[in-house]
Amino acid sequence: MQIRILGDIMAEEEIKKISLAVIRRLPKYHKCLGELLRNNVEKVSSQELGQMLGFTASQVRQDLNNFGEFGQQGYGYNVEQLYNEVAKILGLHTEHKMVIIGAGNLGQALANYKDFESHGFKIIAMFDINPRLTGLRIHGVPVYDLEELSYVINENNVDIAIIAVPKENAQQVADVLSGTIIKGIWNFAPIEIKVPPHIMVENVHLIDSLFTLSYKINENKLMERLIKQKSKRFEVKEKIIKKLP
Amino acid sequence: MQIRILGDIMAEEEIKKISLAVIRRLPKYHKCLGELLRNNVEKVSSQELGQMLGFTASQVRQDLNNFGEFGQQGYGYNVEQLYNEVAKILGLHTEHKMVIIGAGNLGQALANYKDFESHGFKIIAMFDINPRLTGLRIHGVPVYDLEELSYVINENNVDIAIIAVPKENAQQVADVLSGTIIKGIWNFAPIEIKVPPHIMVENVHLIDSLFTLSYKINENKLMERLIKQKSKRFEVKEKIIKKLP
DNA sequence: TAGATTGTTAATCGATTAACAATC
DNA sequence: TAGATTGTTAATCGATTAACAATC
Repeated sequence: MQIRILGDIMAEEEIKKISLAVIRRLPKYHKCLGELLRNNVEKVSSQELGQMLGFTASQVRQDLNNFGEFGQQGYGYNVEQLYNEVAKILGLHTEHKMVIIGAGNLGQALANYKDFESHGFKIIAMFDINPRLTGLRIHGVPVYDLEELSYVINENNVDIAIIAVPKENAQQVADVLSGTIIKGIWNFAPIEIKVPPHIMVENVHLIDSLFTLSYKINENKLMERLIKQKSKRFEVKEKIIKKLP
Repeated sequence: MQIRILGDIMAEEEIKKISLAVIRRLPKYHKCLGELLRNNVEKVSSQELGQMLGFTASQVRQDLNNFGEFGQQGYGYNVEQLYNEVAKILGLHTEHKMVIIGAGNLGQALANYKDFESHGFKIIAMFDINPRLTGLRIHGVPVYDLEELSYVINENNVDIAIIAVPKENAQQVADVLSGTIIKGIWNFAPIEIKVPPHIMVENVHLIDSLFTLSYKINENKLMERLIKQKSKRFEVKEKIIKKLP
C-alpha cells in the first residue's frame, strides 16, 4: 500500500512540465555536442560542457536529468550517446516535412536555407496567392496556389507549416492550417495567431528582436537619465521630511 | 549625514540592471499601446493592459515602474503618454541607420522588410563579396563591396549592423565591425560572435527556434516514454527495498 | 582502492504575484 | 467624498547554484 502511494507521488512529480528556459538551452547542447563529436571527442563532463556554453556544471546536470540519466559517475558523458539522446529529445530522430505559406522575400529566403534540410527538416512546397509565382519552382521548391494548401499538407504528411505572409493574412492562414494534420506552426508574422491547443506554435517576431537590440544600445543613456530623475525626486522628498517636526 | 547615506543606498539600488525578461516584454507593450492609440483609446489600466497581453496587472505595474511613474492613481495610464514613454525606453525616439552584411536571400529579404523603416530603422546599404551583386540596387538599397564596410559605416553614422553572411564568415565580419562606430549587431549567423563589450549583440538563431518547435511537437510522446521508463526504474528499486529486512 | 564525476537534495537567488497604503 | 487604481512592499513561486552521498 505504502508503495502504491509512493508510485502515485512519483508519477505526479514526473508530469511536471519542463520549463521553456530548459527547452531553449537544448539546441545549444545539441550544437556543442555535435561539434565535439565532429572533433572526435569521446567524453565530456558537465564541467567542460558548461564551460563551453557559459552554463554552470550544476545547470548542465540539472537540465539533462530532466530527461534521463545519461552520464556515468567518475566518467562523465559519452559525447556520441548524449548527442543522440539530445537529438531524440528535440524530435530530430524523425524527418519533418514542412511547407512555407507566402513565397515573398522571406519565404524564398527560408526555402533556400540549407541548414534546415541537413537537420531533417524538408521543405516540400510553398504557397502563394500571386499567380505570377504559382507554378514556378523557387530554389527547387514548387509554388502552389493557396487553394491547394490543405490538400497538399494532408496528402504528404506535412507536420510543420511556416507562416511567411503579411500580418493581415496570417490568422486566415492559421485558420486553414487548423483544419489540417499539421502539428506545429513556425510563425514569422508579427501577430499572435490563435490555433487549437494540439497545434504547437513557435513565433519569430523579428521586430521585437530588433527593438530589444535598440533597447540594449539605449540602456546606458536611459539609466543615467533615470538615476538623475530619481535622485531629484528623492531630494524633493528630503525637503518635505525636513519640514516635518 | 543620515540623508547622504540614504542617497547612496538609493543610487546603488537604482543601478540594478533590468532583467532580460522585462526587456523582452517591452516590445509587446509598445505594440499593444500602439493599437490602442490607433483606436483612439485614451486611458488604460494595468488590469486591462495585462488582460490583452496575458500578463497580470501586478506584472504590468512592476514592469513599468522599473522606468518611472507613468500612471495616475484612480485613473490608470494615458495611452498616448505611455506609448511615447515605452518608445523612448526602447530607443525608438531617434532614427537608426542600419547596414546589412550579406546580400544573399536573407539579406535581401531583410532589405525588403517595410516594418523596419516605418519604426525608424533605415537600411542605407548592403555589402557582399560577390562581384555580380556589388553595384546593384536591391529593393532600392545599394550593394557595396565588403571592402567598403568600415568606410560607409563611419561616414554615415550607422549604428546597427545586420550580419546575414554564412556562419563561416560571421566572426570575420564581426571583427571588422568591432573597429567601427557601430553600437549594435543583429546577428543572423548561427554562431556566438565575439565583440568588445561596448557593442551590443542580439542573436536570431533560427535553427534554435525551429528545434524548439520540434521539441514542442515531440514533447507529449517524449513525456509518455519518460514516465514509463521512470516507473520501471522505480519498480526495480522497490524490489531491492523489499529484499532488505 | 582512490579519484572523479554523476544524480539529487538543499540553499540561494531572482522573478512573479498578492496585498495594501497612498492618492488621484 | 467615495471609488478606483496606482506605486511599492511583502509573500510566493520557480529557476539556478551549491553541496554531497552514491557509484563508476
